Amino acid sequence: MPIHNNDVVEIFDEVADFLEIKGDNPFRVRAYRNAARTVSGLSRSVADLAKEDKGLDGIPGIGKDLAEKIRTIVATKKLPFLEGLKKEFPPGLSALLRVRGLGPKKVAALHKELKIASVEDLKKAAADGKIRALAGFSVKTEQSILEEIGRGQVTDRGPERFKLARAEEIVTPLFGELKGAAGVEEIAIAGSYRRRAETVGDVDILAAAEKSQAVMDRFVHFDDVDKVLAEGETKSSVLLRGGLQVDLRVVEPKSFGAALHYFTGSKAHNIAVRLMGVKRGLKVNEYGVFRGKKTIAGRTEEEIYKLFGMPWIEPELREDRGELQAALKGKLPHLVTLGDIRGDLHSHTKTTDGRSTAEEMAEAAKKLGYEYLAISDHSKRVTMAHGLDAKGLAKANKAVDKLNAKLKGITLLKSIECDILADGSLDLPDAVLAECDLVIASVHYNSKMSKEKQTKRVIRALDNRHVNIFGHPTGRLINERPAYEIDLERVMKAAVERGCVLELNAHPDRLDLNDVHCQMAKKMGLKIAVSTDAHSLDDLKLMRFGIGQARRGWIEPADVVNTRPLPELRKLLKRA
DNA sequence: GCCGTTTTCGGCCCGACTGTTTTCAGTCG
Repeated sequence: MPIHNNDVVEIFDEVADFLEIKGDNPFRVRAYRNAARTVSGLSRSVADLAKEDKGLDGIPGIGKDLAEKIRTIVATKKLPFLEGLKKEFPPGLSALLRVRGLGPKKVAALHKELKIASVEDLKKAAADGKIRALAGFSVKTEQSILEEIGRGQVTDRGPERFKLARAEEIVTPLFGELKGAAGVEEIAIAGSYRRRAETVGDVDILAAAEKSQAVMDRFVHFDDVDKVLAEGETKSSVLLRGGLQVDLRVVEPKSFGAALHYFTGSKAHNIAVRLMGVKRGLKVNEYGVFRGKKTIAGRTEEEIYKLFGMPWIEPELREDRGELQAALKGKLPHLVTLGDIRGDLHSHTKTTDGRSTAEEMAEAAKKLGYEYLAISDHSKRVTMAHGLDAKGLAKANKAVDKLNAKLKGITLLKSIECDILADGSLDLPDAVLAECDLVIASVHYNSKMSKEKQTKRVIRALDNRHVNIFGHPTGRLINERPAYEIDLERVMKAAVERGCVLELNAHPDRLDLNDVHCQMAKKMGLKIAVSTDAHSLDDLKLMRFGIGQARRGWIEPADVVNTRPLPELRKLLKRA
């Protein structure tokens, strides 16, 4: 198995954990964390970069030492430095950092004084009442530790992150409640939620009010609150039932822009902006931008960016992946919006595993303002969904023709989500595929092949002249199933050469292509289709999640095929 | 450990809340 970028990320994060517990130089710790974050945001594989002569040069935050460590990891799959740390400390110790309230200092004390080496040990020691005796601990700490472990969110990888769509569902009622609180002049959800990240660890709400009392009260007494984690005048944190943590921050209206900028992040983006400030003798914090004691910006985000010679930067871009450099040069992308979308190119009906008829789907799509909708049911290999054989597809296509004669204001496209078989051939004969306006080819089975085999399989499918779109290109299900092994860079290149398109599946459980892949596609000149893969009328509204991900990947309207009017789309899909 | 049109050494973003401190360290974001 080749080394993935995520392997390097995990190793660097683990090194950082141990160095923190060890009490090493905090800036050294940060260097490892920064490098981990940088690697996770790279569009190219570090394994490939490490093999190139100067492949790792010039990546910000990765200097001589860490570049060498990456090369070691790529070559040996291990890092001796980390192995050494694991000899000093029990390997399970870093998991203790995931317990809320325990940081490196406390973990070090638990290990030194009580020989605690794992979450199990910690639980036992707390239950036995041994922790209260330690300096800096108390009965209260002991109880809170038991409570945190009891919550069941403490694992080696930390608490599970919430999918964006789920967080949206949970937080919407709370947000509505706070909006109505006395004195609230402005209110917004910030953080990774505003940046439209695929998952969020917690939700940050920011309110502007001269007096914070009323809104704070509503917040900590909200029905759905399970536990108040912290309560202060300007900041409170609660845990909602279901385990989502929400923080509320209240600032004066004159600081709203600065606070919104600060709490939107990302952390890396903020640090970069603050550094720009430091270089100009300015202090940037959540209350404003200051020269000495004088406030020179803060009411709006625009003011702050303007101060540094930049236009306002869309939240989805704020990951310190080149957006500040682009903004300084006036070269920010004009990101695609939901309003640019003219149709949905992937939907299912009752004919296979969808819940509505083609006609119902068409009406729902029309209500969304779409000009077209592809009816793309499964092919026969997907037996669970009663996939269509050649006859079935011919029949479905005929039905679409009939519907089109009747429908006004929207056109249905004859389509199929055709299964890519293990050898890369397609599940249906060319003759019937030729009858379709649009063919999506997707992998549903045999996902455990080697990377080489899987890549060849998919490229062979793209060789078929009838294929237009490669559907949900990595097959991952967020928090449930990892992507299958595939060299997306090669697949993308093959798609460009063959005049195919890759799908960005907008379903919030999928979102593949992800943001990093989108950026990669854009660099290669590959166009994408943002499609919902709707199995119901409501699913058609999931488009916004795909758009969020596309925007995070710097995608502009011209990069997306379904921003085109139908005649242009047809031309674009035609293969040579 | 990274980084540098002031620097190859000496900086490295900044503030709120908690608990146990009696003036602040630890944790968190």
